[in-house]
This record gives sequence, C-alpha cells and structure tokens, in this order.
Amino acid sequence: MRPRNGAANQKGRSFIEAARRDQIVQAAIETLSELGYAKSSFARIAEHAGISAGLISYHFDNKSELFQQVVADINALMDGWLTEHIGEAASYREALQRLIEGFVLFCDSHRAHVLALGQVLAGVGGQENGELVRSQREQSVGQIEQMLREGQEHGEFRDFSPRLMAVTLLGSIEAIPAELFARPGTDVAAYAKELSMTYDLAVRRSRLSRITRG
Amino acid sequence: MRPRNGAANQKGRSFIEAARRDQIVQAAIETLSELGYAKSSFARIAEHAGISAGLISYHFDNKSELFQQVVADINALMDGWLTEHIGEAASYREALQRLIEGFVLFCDSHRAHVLALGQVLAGVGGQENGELVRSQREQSVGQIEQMLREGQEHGEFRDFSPRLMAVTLLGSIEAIPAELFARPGTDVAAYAKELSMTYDLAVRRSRLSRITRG
DNA sequence: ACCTGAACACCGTTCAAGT
DNA sequence: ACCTGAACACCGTTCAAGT
Repeated sequence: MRPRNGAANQKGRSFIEAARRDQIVQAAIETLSELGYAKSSFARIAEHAGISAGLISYHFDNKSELFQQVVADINALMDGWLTEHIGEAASYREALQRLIEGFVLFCDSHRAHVLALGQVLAGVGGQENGELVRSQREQSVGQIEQMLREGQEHGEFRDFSPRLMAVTLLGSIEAIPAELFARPGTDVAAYAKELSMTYDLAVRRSRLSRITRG
Repeated sequence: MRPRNGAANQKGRSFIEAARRDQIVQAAIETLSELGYAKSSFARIAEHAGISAGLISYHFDNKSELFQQVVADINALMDGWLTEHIGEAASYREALQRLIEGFVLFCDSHRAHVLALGQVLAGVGGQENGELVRSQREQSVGQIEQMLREGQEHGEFRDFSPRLMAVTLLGSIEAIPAELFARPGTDVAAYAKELSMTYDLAVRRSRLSRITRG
C-alpha cells in the first residue's frame, strides 16, 4: 500500500507526498525536542501535525524510517553549516580547529535540532533497524579520518591511527550537546577554544619532531 | 503492593527478594546483550528467567528502576576492575594512562556486559526517568575531573578546564565499545596505547612550560 | 493517490486471587 | 510475603473503506 507512483519529482515521490513527509519530519523534530524519545509516539506526532496516526505509516515504511529521515535532515543542515564555517582553511591544523569550534557553535545555535538528534540517536541506537543511523555515523568517522590522514601526509600531524583518532574525536564531539544541556550557562566560546586546543595538542607534530623533520 | 518488610538484610530487602532481583537483573543483562534494548520486554526477560512478567513489576517499581539496577551493577563491576588495574600509580600522568588503557581492556574482556550497558544507556538515555542514569554519568565526570584537577595542582598537567576535559575524555571512552563491536578485529592493545598517548599529549605540561617552571 | 478509523498483536503496569 | 494470570491503557502497523 506504499505509494509507488510514476508522475513524481526528485526521488520518485509525488509533490504531495514530499510535502507530507516534510511536515511529518518537522512534527517529529518538535515532538522529540519537547517530549523526548519515549513519548514521541505516532499518536503524539500525528496530533502535533494535525493528521491521523495511520497517515504516518502510509508515508513511512515504519518508525525507524521516520527517525532515520529526521537524522538525515538534521545532518544535512549541520553539514551545510560546518562547510560554511570551515571555509578556506590555510592548513589542516586550522581546518581541524574550525571543524571542532564550528560544531560547538552549531550545538549552541541549534539546540532544538541537536536535542532532537540526540533523542533519536539514543532511542534508536541499539536496535537492529538503526542500521542506517549507524551507517551515517560511519560516514562521519570516514570524513574525519580522511581529513586526519591528509594532514599526516602533509606532515602537519604526528603518526597515529586516523581511524582511532576519528572515533576518539567524534566521541568528544558527541558529548558536547549533553554537556550544554546539563550546564546551560557554559561559556560556549571557551568550550570551543578548549576542545580545539586539546585536539591540536593531541594530533600535531611535536616540536622536536618538527625540528628533526625540518 | 511493593514488599516493605522488617526482617531483612542489607537494604531492607528479604533474602528471597534480593535473590530474585539479582536473578532478574542477570536475565535482563543476558536478554539485552542478545536481543538489544527494543526487544528486551518484560515478557522476554521473564521468559529468560523462567518467571511471570508480573513478578518483575512486583520486585521493581518500573522498567526504569530495573535498567538503572542493570547500570549500577555493571558500573560496580567496572569500578572494581579499574581500581585494581590502576593500582599504585607513580604519577597522575601514569594514573590517567592506566585508567584509559584499563577501560579499553575492560571493554574487550567484558563484551557482553559492555554491550548490555550500551543498550540500556542508549535506550533509556533520553527519557525523564533516566535521571539516575544521568546522575551516574555525572559521577563519572566528577571522578575524572577530580583526578585531572589534582594532576594540575601537582604541576603535571597544563592549564585547562578539568570539567570540560573530563567530558571530552569520557566521550572518547564511551565511543570505545561501539568501535570494538563495529570492528571486532581491532588490535585492542594498540587502541589502548593510542588513546592513552593521545590524552597524555592533550593534558601534559608542554616541554617549554616545564623548562620555564623548572 | 491520498487519508481515516477500526482492528490486531504487542507493550508495561495493576490487581484480584491463590499459596 | 511471594507469585500468577487476567485486565487495562497504550503502542506501531495493517487494512477495509471512503474521497
């Protein structure tokens, strides 16, 4: 009974279906940020959007697909924001610093989105249907890993496993939203500076090594 | 209808209730590690323990209390393991390294427990009844923060916010289990070394500073 | 094609009833 | 005190029925 139509736009979806999906995703984000994952049932989300619960099942294969779309939408928003914030960095060290600081600032300026994202990542994380969520995380790891590897090849970073450092950094980054919500008064700019300094010290070539290498 | 008896042992619980609670918690851990959070219903856990689902509600106020007990039990196991592994460290730098390496090794040698812990932290994390879970995390942050602060006071660590560094480190640590499960072939000893090296570089006083300080 | 509302199997929790 | 099994309100999903 899922819509499989021919007259469609970008992803084989009709105009009205694309609009409904958007509406439902937005309602889900609002419900998640207001009520938390546990209470974000189809009934509540539908109520929030002014539609029937059955309509959500009509437009999404299941609950998991809906929340994956939530994650995808927020990730896309974040990607655009970070790309803009990194801009043209003069070095890999600087790019890494801007990435870290940019993420802290994004968390600060998009609290509702980040809160909703945290809710769904936590709520859906352990389940088998959270496969797409895991693959999106894997993609983030891969991007950071690539950046670290290039920095090593350009001689800016010391010798470490790019994969493990990426996982380590992503862990630190993912801890930011919870901290900002736990302590709303946190000095965000200071947090950004501290975190980027911490990882600059962790990844950069040491002074002695740089002397040795020339 | 919850048991409120007088003739009891350590925590106001009768012998049989303590035994039942233990049995149920163990069954929950096994169910969590085998089926994941979403499928760990009372019905499944009770089936695993050979009792009725109603009995779980009889011994625990609600689902949240059961999973909080799961977290508490595993945390206690981990605390004992880490305390033993740290032992008598000669310095704060060494203590921090042993803590990090010890945690990686614990994750490797207690996969079922760590997997269950991850499931319940993810599943219960965003909810309002996950308050006790959050407070246990806050306690972990506090312990690491305290250790970092002392290391600073002894002149071993550079000047940073102990709170933010603790949150950053805990984030990296909490990313370990997922990585070990995502890549079962990971060289655990190498992971431990890389991570402890990374944070040693991040927190230690720089060479120039040490020369300055004497 | 799009949408509703009833029906279904499940969930956590309560509670009368047994021992 | 300890335990069961039926009952309750809820959940996600399905589906006949409307337009």
